[in-house]
Amino acid sequence: MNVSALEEYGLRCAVQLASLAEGETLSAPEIAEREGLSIEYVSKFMLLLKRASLVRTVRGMKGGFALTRLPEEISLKDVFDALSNKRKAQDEFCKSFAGKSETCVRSSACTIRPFWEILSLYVEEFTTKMTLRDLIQSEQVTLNKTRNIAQANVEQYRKLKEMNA
Amino acid sequence: MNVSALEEYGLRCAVQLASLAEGETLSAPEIAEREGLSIEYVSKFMLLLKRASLVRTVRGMKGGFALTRLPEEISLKDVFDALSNKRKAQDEFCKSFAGKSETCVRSSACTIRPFWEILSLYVEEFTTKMTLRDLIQSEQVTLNKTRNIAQANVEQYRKLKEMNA
DNA sequence: TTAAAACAATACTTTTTTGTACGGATTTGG
DNA sequence: CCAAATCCGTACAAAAAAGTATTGTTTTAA
Repeated sequence: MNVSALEEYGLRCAVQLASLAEGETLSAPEIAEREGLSIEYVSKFMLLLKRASLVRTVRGMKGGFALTRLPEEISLKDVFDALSNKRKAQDEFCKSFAGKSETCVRSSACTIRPFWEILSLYVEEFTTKMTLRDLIQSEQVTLNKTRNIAQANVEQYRKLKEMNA
Repeated sequence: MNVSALEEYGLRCAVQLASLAEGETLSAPEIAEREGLSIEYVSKFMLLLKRASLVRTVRGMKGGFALTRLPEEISLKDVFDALSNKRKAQDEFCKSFAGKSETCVRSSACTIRPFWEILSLYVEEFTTKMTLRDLIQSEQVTLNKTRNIAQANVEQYRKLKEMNA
């Protein structure tokens, strides 16, 4: 379970834009400099973000990039969706199957689908709630907040487990 | 954010073993048949699971595989850890960096690290609590349980968000 | 003893992902 | 107008992941 390079670096670039003032833009060379990535690579991410309408561009000599919405209006899920090559729909899950069988052998009693569904929900809920604004707070603030959420969830989980046991 | 093929198919194979009776084994050809994968591919997963001591093997003509522990004693995290090629330690996060810079330019103020940490915690908590036993319950039972957990977490999250707001 | 069935392990091929290169289009400013 | 700086887009190269092939070892059973 991991995050692709596209998702990681694309998010970083989006975060760079999040702290811009109204009307300001940031060019690809500047972003590349700040994140220590190549200009070409940064351009690639920005193109994807633009195509998803998360970013607007200004062409020409003094051009650059800016978010189309306020940082608090762009969720991390928005960013990830823009960057991930192909989004597998929930329903499509058992169709993208690398095995021999023409029809997914697990369609009748797929043992791991419920697990997938909940884990996806878990991640999705989290990435939907977190916004670019959250990520430009001071690291300590963000960390505290996120830790609290985690802790609460863990405790909630334990209670539920006991109830079910 | 997705699960690797190794993790997915490896988990499926592990789940197949989870419903075996004491002393029984399941051969690679049998598992391959049930999951619709090639025998060679299944063998690859089983080797990894064996090396992580999650699975024991019986060689020879009537050979096969079995779990070394009870299904409720093997978490999904155990399985994933066994299968993922290289586990990035939490501390190592900012070292595995594909950019130009010799030193990770974000080490001083890494905007996305807190997010990574919490998301990892989220996922880890979940995979640690879920066991192979959970996955061999009826789909409906598992689904209900996991949905409850998700719902509880979501609500908890919202409350916290309001408190912080 | 020998053949068959199965695990063990590594090497190899194919596909996907990652990252770079380059030529074209657009704007600024001299 | 022309040069420089920038976005735009695709094509290409390198690396990693996915999946297959092959050869060897172990055990069963005729």
